[in-house]
Amino acid sequence: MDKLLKPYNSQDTEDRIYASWEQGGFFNPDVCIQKGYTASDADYFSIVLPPPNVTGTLHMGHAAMLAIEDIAVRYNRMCGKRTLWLPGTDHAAIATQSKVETILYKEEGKRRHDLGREELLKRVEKFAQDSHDTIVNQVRKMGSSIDWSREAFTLDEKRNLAVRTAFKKMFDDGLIYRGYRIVNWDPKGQTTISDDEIVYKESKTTLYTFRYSKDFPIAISTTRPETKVGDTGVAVNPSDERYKHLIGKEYDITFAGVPIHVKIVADEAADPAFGTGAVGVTPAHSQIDWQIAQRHKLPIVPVINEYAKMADSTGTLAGKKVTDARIEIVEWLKKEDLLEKEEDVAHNIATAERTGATVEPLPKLQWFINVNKEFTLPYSNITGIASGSVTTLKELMRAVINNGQIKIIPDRFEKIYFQWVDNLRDWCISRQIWYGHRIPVWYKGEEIFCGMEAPTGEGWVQDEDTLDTWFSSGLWTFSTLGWPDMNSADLKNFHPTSLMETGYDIIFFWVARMVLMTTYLLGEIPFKTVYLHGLVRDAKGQKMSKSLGNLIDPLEMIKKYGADATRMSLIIGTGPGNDMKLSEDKVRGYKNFANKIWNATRFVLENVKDCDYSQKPILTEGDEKAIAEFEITLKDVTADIDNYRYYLAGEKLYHYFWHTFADVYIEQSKSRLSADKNSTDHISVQWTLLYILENCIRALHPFIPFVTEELWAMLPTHNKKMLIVESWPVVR
RNA sequence: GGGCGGUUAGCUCAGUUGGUAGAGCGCAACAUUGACGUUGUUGAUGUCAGAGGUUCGAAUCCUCUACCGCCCACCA
Repeated sequence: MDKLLKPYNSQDTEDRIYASWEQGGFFNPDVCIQKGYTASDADYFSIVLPPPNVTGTLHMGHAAMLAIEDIAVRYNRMCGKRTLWLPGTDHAAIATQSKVETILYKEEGKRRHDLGREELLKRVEKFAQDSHDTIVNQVRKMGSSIDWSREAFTLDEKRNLAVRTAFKKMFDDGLIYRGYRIVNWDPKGQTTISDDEIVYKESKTTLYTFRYSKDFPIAISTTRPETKVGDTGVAVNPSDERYKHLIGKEYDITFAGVPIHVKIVADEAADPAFGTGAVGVTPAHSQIDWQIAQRHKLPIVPVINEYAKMADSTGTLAGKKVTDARIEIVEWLKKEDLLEKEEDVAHNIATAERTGATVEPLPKLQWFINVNKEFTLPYSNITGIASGSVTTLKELMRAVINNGQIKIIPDRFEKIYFQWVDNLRDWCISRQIWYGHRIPVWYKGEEIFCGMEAPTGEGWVQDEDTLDTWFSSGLWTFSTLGWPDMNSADLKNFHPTSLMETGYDIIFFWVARMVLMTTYLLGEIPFKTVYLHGLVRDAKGQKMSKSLGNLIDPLEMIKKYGADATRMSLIIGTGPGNDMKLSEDKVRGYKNFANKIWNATRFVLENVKDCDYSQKPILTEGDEKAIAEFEITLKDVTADIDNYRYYLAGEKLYHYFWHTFADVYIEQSKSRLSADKNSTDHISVQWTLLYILENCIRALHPFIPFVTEELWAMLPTHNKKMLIVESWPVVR
């Protein structure tokens, strides 16, 4: 009790409280049942933590995620549910490997091939382990009531079993296939990437209009003249009168010293209104051109290689950087008087999300997931898709949102989700990096084998590639619960998960992929509700970044102001789907709030020493009214939490406690407390003070768990059960 | 090009089914040996982006416009 005399000190409190929660086993739903805190037949509430990448440390966005999820978890635990929050981390394949490669090059001047697969993997694993340890510590510091006994990693053995099982099933169903086609190639990362891993950057460039040769009848336009040495066709619209007579004609040309053969074809893809209405077709360097080439059986001539240099087939240009080749070709065009027009245009350049390199479209043999292929779904718990019916992955992804089984908050993101699904092409899942789940496919000559283990017999070689990291994270909500063991107790008890709380920036990367994998593999939804939070920005609304120097480190805030204050500052003032602004002042403000609760409690405890709380006395009319007013707030707050309006719930509690309970009720209680001790008024005010305080502390607990837990132990109103497993206050 | 969101007090934002505007911070004045100065009390400030419409009544619903931000596609 002596410590109440000083201001609240979060540093002396938080670690100690967290340790006693952990020792009590309260984070583990099984222990809660064993110890009688939760009824074994109670309803369940489960969240699987979006696994942070093991690429370093947590930032404020993670802190916000942890705060929101912990509120949901603590609230539901207090409501008596069997509550599971399952932690884990993500190996984040490309992100982690490229980070380690950068360090390797900086510190030792070495590249991945200097070390070899095994040695590089050792380095990456060491780095990942260190990051993991840092992250786990940070998650604890935030006060997350998360079940560490169930911790998972997207690249551990159990998840690897899940990945191989999923891959094999999709392979056997013909949904995973190997195909030679144009993929997004990252020349810096030396790997393919998916469409979603591309970031478009706007820049100015020149659009050149020219002819291949003096004799060629049509002028074409391009922003990439160097790729034109790989042209094998010119496409015109079949309805275009200007060029009708030329369709089918073929030309042999020496273009910038490189012999090319070009056929004029009719294709709807050519827009008569754009440029000259004719498209130079470079099958090896453009998705659309590739498709045109397929339709007209045009040959494919490589132009650019894996190192973003001109390919061997480009004659005198071979081995040159694309930018140099471009200059050379433009000069040649000018010299030959073939260039008809140069104009500045705004253009989007495709860059790789992780490495920043300019992405080159290249034809490659890769593994894909077919999102449009029909298959039979043996079991389905999806409304509108019967067990045993024929469907597609795209259809499944649409169905569960359409039929309302999954609710996205805020709902405007449902539209964005559908837009993505509609535009979705086959998902390229193979990556030419070493850190990740190895593709479970083996080759022997022409033979291909896909299985859980290597095939028996001599001469089988496993595919060198690994899987896109989102393949394994797509399985996260059920691979962490024991799948593919269908008898797993966790899977039965906690799936589908209740809530998926994550950033809106990964709705496509992750949320959609989880839906794809879960509906396909389990015939189930992965989660009932998706709550999307926004980005944490600085006080001016700028993105936080190292280069801007406006990063706010969660650990530093926790150290200075406490985890409680940090959590409150990340909750209040921001609804779902909106970016949140954060400043140190805001965090400081909520530190004051923790202290306010602390001091209000001190005042109450000092003045109710002789109160018999177990016996509710007859209350004055005013006190009954005060309690009723509190209960209105409580009801409101409960409804807000039930409807995922955590920001409103937190603000209402804050406001009620400070400006109603402390400023009004406690203030007016002062004169009453100094009156006759045995008067009914005195007894009434004492009891009411304790009653409202106790229930405020309960209600505040999910938001500011540490200070409330600390104060709870000092209240004379209860037996010695910890607040974390106490019940949420109910309106009488 | 397609779509989404925003525009409310100096700043950050609430405003959950339409009933003539709220909170925090900031600002100003006052109070204070009193649970807390990490405090309290009082106060000022808004043609709710603009225009039109529906309605007895609109910040709230509809249409259009402007500006800001974001997402998707990517046209050679």
